[in-house]
Amino acid sequence: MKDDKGSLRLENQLCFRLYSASKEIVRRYKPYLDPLGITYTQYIAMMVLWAEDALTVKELGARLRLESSTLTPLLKKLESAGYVKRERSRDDERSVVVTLTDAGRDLHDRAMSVPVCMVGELGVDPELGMQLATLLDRFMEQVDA
Amino acid sequence: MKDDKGSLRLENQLCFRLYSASKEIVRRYKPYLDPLGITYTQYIAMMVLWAEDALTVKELGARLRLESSTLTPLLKKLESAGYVKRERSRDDERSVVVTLTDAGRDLHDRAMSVPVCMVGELGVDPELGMQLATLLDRFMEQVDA
DNA sequence: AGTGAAACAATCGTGTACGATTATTTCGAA
DNA sequence: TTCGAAATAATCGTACACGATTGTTTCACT
Repeated sequence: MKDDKGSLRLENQLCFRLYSASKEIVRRYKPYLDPLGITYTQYIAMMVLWAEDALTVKELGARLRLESSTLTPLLKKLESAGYVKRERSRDDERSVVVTLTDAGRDLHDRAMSVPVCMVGELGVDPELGMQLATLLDRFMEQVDA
Repeated sequence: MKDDKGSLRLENQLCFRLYSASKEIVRRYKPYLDPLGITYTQYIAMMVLWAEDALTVKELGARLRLESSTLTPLLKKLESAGYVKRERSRDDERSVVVTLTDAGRDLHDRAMSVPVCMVGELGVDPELGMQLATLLDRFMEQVDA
């Protein structure tokens, strides 16, 4: 196969742009999440639970696009931090249901300011952010199809 | 701080979109990189070297946005795979220069088809990909500023 | 009722990633 | 010139992330 006009160059790679943008933003979250004692991945897991409590690991994984091999240890950390509870489902012993504790619910209030802070932290034109989100949705729709 | 219209929801988070798009694409690379015996991160490192050989770890890190703590083990793997050589710079003993071996240069030809394959693999409208790249460049420019 | 397939979470092995620290080398200012 | 600051890779500790595998539990079909 012939090299299609320098497509083997970093500057021409969409994936690299996504890859480094993602890492950069996650990195910028750290100072705002550290005081809450959670990492970015733990933060998005909590976000799902704040919207919809009592989900199985499977359901959580579907929403976050994460495998159980990633979630299980992460949820154990959130559990020992006191934010969630993990227990086998009564009606299907195969699944494990993750539930917020009181501390987990309280964390929501303390996390309220994070998105606002991040807007300031990144200093990105909100209009640009909106367009990017729209394009990414379309992109993922085509990728998943 | 008050919750700004549900900004604490995954669906409203630009970062999560970037984070999962990035992971998904890297995952899709795997079948095409496995035959070459390299991972995605190793692939982009090689890509930089194919464009510009004999870079220091520092320079490589600047282009890839990776720390030496990530690069050092990764480069050692590429070295033991026979694709690169690592040696202390003559004129500045602090830096380590990374150079392609013959096998490393040969790998370029075998990697030629990867970007083309990925276009088919992802099935994304090229026009959309282009727009996304443009927006991501603008985005990162504002983030870095 | 019984059994093989499917579903699910957990475990294991490998490979990033990052921040903090360390060891070595180089540079610059007194 | 010399000695402290800066630069550079490497190391260390922690936390993802994935694919493959394992062990239970459930389900479907006989």
